[in-house]
Amino acid sequence: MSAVVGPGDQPDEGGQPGRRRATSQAELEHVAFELFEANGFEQTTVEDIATAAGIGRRTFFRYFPSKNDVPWGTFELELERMRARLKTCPRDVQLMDAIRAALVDFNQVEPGQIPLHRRRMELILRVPALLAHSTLRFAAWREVIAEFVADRTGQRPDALAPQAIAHAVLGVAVAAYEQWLDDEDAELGALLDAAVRELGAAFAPPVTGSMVPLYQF
Amino acid sequence: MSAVVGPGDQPDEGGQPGRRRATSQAELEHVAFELFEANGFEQTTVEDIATAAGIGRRTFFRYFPSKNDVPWGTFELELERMRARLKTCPRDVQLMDAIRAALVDFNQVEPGQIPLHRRRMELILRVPALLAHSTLRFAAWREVIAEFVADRTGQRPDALAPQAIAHAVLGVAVAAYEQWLDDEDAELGALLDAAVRELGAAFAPPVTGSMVPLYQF
DNA sequence: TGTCTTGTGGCACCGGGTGCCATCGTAACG
DNA sequence: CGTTACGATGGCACCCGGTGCCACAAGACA
Repeated sequence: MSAVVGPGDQPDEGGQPGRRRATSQAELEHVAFELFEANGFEQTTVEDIATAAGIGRRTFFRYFPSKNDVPWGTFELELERMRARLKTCPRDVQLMDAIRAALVDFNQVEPGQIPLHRRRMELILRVPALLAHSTLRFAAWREVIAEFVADRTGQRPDALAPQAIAHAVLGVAVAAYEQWLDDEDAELGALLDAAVRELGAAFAPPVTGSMVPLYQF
Repeated sequence: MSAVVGPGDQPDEGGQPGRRRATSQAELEHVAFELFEANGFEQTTVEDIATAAGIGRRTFFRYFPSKNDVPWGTFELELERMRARLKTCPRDVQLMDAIRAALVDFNQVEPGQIPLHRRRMELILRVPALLAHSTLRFAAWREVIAEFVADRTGQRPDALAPQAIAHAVLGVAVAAYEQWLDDEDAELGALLDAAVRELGAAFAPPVTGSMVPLYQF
């Protein structure tokens, strides 16, 4: 998961030779979001977006590799942020505690950005084509977790444990996000925290007889 | 996950009125697999498959909703099998132990079927378009887990804990499958078992200092 | 034979995505 | 200022997956 924000494109052009770019990813994304909101993702064609942005259809594909990539903003940068955040985890804290803390922390979104983040994640997790596509984008995200686990446990990132844990953490995060989208008033951090703990609880000793939810919202 | 097999289509036609079907899902799947093997999934067009099977392109889409669905065989039936298997879990065994046992057990494949299962899963997990598509098919699989957890814990299947656990279990299973595909000699059941245990271990107390893999292959 | 029912497949069309290429806009250089 | 070099643009043709439409084939049955 990620608290994607996604503003400007390239900082500033410092006197390059060629013609100036006619628009930017961020600009296009904004135009596209309006159309998605108004007509739905599937109903909006790339042609619609291009026309609304005043560019050619062909040019759209120079800003985004595919229509499915539009909602992903500056995801690549977010990966780096998450990697950096994980590096700050003290080495003596429990593996899953470290991941949980980083996950919660990393997904802090500035209050003003929350509505945008909601719309973004609603698209990604609720439009079937985008949900499917997300698998490909999330692979890079899982790799960040796997590398962290690998580093902690002295294994290769592609070994079973790092991969299994990475897959699981992503799954749990997606589950938390889905709950968040279902509930207008929910707090994302709390849900992520609870989701990881719930998973841990599922491994805990049989205790009484039925598991009790640790947190509710 | 699933030990998909996928033979016949409809048992036998018992004197229906209309024209007989020209082929079957299983037949088409077989033809398609040959072409995928020879030319790759992306390079094989629906037209290729249809022609090789001696039917029209249009007819292909009456047997499969999309090209991406070809490798999935009788997945729907497998879901029912998994659901049934989970029902047999005694209620006093630890939640995650029950799931792990069911997972391992369910993914037993008859030795003769292993090569086919490998090819099937290689397609699903290694071809990007199919991997993306798998997300949509796996949603139903997750639901089976979520229902089981919900039943055990007295929550709704769409609550946080069942969803989080379902997502995590799917993730872990996928990780195990990926390892299995990477290693020609690996044993699937052992990997699934180990993967779940590794995840549990990640929640276990800090013990010494670095986590040690419980199982190796 | 005719009727009803079900599967077939051609055809036209849509939309995402790509390769090609002429053209445009701009910086830098003479 | 003209020229050159370079990068962006966008039109065009094309491929492919997928769909709606519809005429037609092939069976069961009366």
